[in-house]
Amino acid sequence: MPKETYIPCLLRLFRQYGYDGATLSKISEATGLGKASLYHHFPGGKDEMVQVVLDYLERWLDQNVLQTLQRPGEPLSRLQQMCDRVSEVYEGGKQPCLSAILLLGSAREVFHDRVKAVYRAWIDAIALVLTEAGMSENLAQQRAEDAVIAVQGSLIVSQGLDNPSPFQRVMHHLPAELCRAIGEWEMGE
Amino acid sequence: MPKETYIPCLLRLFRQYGYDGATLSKISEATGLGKASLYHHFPGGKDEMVQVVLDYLERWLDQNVLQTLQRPGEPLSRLQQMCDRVSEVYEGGKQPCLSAILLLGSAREVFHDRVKAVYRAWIDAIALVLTEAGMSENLAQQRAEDAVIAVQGSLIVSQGLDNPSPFQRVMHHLPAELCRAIGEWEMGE
DNA sequence: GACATTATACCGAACGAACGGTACAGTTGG
DNA sequence: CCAACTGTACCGTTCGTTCGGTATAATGTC
Repeated sequence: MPKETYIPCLLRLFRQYGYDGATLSKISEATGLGKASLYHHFPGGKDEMVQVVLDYLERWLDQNVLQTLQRPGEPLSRLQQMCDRVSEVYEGGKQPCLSAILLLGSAREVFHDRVKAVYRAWIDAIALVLTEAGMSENLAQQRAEDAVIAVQGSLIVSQGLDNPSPFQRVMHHLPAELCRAIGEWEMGE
Repeated sequence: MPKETYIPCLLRLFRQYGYDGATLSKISEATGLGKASLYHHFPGGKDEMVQVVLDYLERWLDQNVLQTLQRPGEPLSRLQQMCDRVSEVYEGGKQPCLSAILLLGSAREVFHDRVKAVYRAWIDAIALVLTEAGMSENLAQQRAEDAVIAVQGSLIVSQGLDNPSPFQRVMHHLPAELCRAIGEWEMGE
């Protein structure tokens, strides 16, 4: 079996237990592979397993979010589609974000650059949609940042309250909120 | 020396390395205490160290946020004060949130109830200010949730982008955003 | 077709290191 | 003297990792 087979399983483990908590014993048990076999597929060890999962998630982001945002159509509808995809990947707010987990764990430094690139790409893609819709460069960048902030924050709060409704509510209102009339606190600062 | 002495040091370690990453060796080195001394002050081991830090943070939240919010004065100004205090504790966005770290690490279950209580108390305190200002119960609850979401999310994004400005920007606009005219998407959903 | 070779997938057992935690004999300060 | 505290040495466990080796299937060679 190719190593891609085990990506969903690995993603689940890292999301549930974090980088340190997802021990090779747990990974071995969950995949059904002996530890030695894991090192056959992932010679780089645990770090490589995370990297492969990040490869997968980057591909997912590109195909399901970035490309969706760049397709023709109403800005509001494109943002709506993005939210739908995002809701799927986080299972309606029940699953935490792997990027955040890696940022707040002990492996911060190892994966920080990749996580940073993911956030940047996501924010820039949203901002592009908003500028195309006529929004000023600065405001678009801020609102795009706010969108990712809202996604990440609502995931945290949903985890904290043990209730996915904050995430779902945020995702429901996000597209309209992003497109709301320009100029409200445009001059702010 | 009383064990409270070591709380700032412990907080720093847990924020930097997470629960698993903050090993007893690191804690011993950072505090200057041998393992035996650590277990004299914290017989419950690492878990108790976290609990004591959480005690401290709960006390801090109560004295610096909840009480501030309940004091008399303009709602906007009270929210402004809250943001000032919150900015301090997160060092302007350079420090992550311990609650989020505990939520996303392997010790999730152990501390989940306490973290949940903290988020609940914080949200409810903000909501109370907003209802006092004449906002409807439902909208106040949602906006209060949004406030905590914005704080947590902007901390994550600031960590991710390795740049505290998203957090600072969010904190700067938060009070006004919370108080903005009632009824905009009141009927939504 | 028969045989040797190679590549792929997998595993049991063990490795050294580090983990969280403990036992105990000091040592210090009131 | 007594209690609070600490240094040293140690415990058992688990960590991530590696070694040596075994099946199975594919590939090349005559």
